[in-house]
Amino acid sequence: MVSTKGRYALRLMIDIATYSNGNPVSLKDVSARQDISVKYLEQVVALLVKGRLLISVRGNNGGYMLTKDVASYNTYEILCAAEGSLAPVACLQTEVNICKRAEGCTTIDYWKGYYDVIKKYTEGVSLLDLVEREKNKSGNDYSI
Amino acid sequence: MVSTKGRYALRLMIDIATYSNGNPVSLKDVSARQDISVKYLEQVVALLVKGRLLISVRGNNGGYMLTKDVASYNTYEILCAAEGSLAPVACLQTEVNICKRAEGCTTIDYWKGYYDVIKKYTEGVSLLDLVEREKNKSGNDYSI
DNA sequence: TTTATTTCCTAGTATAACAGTAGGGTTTTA
DNA sequence: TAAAACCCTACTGTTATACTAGGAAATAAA
Repeated sequence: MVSTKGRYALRLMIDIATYSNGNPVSLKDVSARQDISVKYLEQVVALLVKGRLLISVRGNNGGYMLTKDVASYNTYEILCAAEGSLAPVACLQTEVNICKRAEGCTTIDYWKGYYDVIKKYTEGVSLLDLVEREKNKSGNDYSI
Repeated sequence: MVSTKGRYALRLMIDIATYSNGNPVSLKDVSARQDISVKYLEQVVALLVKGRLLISVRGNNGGYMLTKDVASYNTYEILCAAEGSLAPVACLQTEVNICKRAEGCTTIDYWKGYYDVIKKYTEGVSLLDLVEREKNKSGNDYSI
């Protein structure tokens, strides 16, 4: 299961992409819209800054901004930054497989395939795709 | 991440399918081959029996047997029986979405797509596929 | 009929991850 | 200089994970 870190990271990125118009978006505002505590958002956003997906602007009227075009983010990199990895088994988390049973393991190829479809799907969805869905929702007023 | 329950369930099913020739396969034997304690295998196998993927034969020379043809098992049902669900988010674990944010949730479709690719992949791999891979491994001697 | 083997059932336990809360510090702008 | 916002570390309650343990019940072979 994807934890709250990953799920909130996605919502955070969508929110910032939606409400930033060249200006930093504060966690206070995100918190109010997304109904997630500022304190917890701070922890999630730190992972995204560390992964260079966001940059922070400190001080009054500060907040967070995207580091590149909305369309060039994919959900794989966002989830990976927040979750650490999307690998279904521990053996595939690191580049080199350190499992004792690795040689002769019959299921490793199965898990690689499992990982591949997840990776392909998540890489195939951009942040722009999600923002578009957000904007297409009825009842939203982004002119505020 | 898929837990040991799911991973061991797969190896257990492969082992039984490989070494049963119409006879029940005991957990003692599986344990020796797979290097998993009998006690823990008991817990994993109970989930598979409950899910009607295996039947048990009690008493001396007892063990476990497949309930249908090897080719008609897919890895989705095996993992589901062991893990409970393969849903990436809690909202999708139950038929009816009980999440407060469900209506107006922008990411739910994204997670449904995520779930779909996992489901499609796992349903597409049969137990027979995995058994074949096992048998194609060099160094194995199944005549013992 | 006894004994060994095997499944069945319940309980317990140590560790780690999850999902936050809390407090105070630093930076920047108005 | 005060307020707003990010930054950093620590703490905590709850849950899940990954087992271990003990014994009861069933069955087949000796």
